[in-house]
Amino acid sequence: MRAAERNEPQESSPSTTARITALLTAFRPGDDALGVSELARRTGLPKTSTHRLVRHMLANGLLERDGDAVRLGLRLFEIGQLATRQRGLVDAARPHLADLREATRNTVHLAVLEGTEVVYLDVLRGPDAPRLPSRIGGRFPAHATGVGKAILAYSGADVLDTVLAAGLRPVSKKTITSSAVLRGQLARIRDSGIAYDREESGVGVVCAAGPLLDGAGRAVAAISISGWSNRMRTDRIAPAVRTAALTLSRTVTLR
Amino acid sequence: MRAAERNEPQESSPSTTARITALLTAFRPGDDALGVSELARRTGLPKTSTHRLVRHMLANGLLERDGDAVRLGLRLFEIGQLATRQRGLVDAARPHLADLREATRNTVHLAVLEGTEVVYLDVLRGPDAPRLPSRIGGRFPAHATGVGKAILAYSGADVLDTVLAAGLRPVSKKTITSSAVLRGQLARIRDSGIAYDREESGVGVVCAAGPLLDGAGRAVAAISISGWSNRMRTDRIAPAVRTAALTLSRTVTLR
DNA sequence: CACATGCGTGCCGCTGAGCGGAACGAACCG
DNA sequence: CGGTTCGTTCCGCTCAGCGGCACGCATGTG
Repeated sequence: MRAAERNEPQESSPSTTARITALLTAFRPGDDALGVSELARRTGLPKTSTHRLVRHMLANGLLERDGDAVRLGLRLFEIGQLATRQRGLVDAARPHLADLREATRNTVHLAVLEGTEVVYLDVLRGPDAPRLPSRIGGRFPAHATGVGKAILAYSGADVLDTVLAAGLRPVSKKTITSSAVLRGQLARIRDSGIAYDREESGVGVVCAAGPLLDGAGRAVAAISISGWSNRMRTDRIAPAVRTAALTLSRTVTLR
Repeated sequence: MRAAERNEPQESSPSTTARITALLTAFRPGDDALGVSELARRTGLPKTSTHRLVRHMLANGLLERDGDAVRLGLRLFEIGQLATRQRGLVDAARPHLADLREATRNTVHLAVLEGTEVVYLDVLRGPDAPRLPSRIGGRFPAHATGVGKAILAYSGADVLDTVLAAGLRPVSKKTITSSAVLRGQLARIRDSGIAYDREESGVGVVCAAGPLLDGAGRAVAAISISGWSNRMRTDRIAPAVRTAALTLSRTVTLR
């Protein structure tokens, strides 16, 4: 067969690298340890190939044995820490986030955008805050979160197009599902420098977020404070969020 | 040209998995982004092969572009978080560690043993504590830390033999370098349930640590509090550490 | 300014590491 | 005790990985 055009949608890569990545990504938050057959099922790989790859990954510390099953290796945790450390973001933001939590007694977030979702780099939980589903290293649809909207407001049009093309999936009853409404909010965020989330990511939870901008004025990350809608006044804490975001923008860019 | 600086792992593994692992572990804490040639130099792989692998890893999100160079991908951070989450340790320990920091205003650690070193799973820095070199996801020789000695005291003889065979490398002027002294201390730790570090990991820094034990009485991790030697009385905080360690031991095992 | 050096990258023939269907022993279940 | 599913091994085929070679392009140096 003649391979006509080589448009690689990264979906069907028969390369060993893709297989290893598939195996690593097969682990989900709820899992403890997985067996070879289960991994083969999730990745779609033949069981024999899965078995061989698993053995290699065990030998290299990417996976660890747990009886007959395997789990993600500690080495991956070490590598993962270096991944964000290279951004310098987490270290720079930590003290500011700690101050924000201290002052508000609510939960603060640091997140970046990847594709159509935000990934939480840091989560500092506050004593008065609701038990949020956000998790360090976890994901959430960008359009349904304060940090996500803050980043989208200061990103290129192509980024927003990607998000809209993927569809505004609702995660709460008040999640924005209209692209027109979202565009309107993003414009207002650009005016005020603050993004609000009013029960769009979870019932009874509100949030104020601010973007961390680079020298060109594009968002590289965002921070936020989340709390109960009946206990936290978002307009009261907005100045603190905005101040911290501005300070961090300066710190991070001239690193 | 000397091959001394080379990474230590298995020398004769020409497998693709080993190469990918080598590339991932080529990144060190200080680095920002690395070029293909630098990666080839560190891993010992031919530059062409490095280039091809890097391209594959970029396509799969294991690496990310930064100009001409590459850095560890965000996906690795997500995977790394799942790696420790599967242990459940971090989540279970968090509140207890936070309490310990609150009570002592010093820095608390959660660490596990891997090989001859401890890996820090969590670090909560206290306002009164010295600026320690410990880092989440970072490593330190087990024999030179409180957490390390706490774990070694409740580990099998083979584990200790491995550590001794690797040599008791000094990291401070007071680091234990005699296997006899270390054995003696481990015996005393087993009696008291508490491990002390008296400036063995750093000048002016002391620490009290306690092991987290499984049902069989073997250490799976350890926690510690570190502070200035002239400001913190280790025997005063030892009971708190021991209590938290015992509570956590119970929580973690019957998860 | 010519030269040297090091970078990222593309080309291409060769080969052995990866591949996966088939099969096996050991649980586990109804 | 037949059926299912598990982890694991065997083995011949083949194509993905391999890496020497070379190019274009910045830098730096004599």
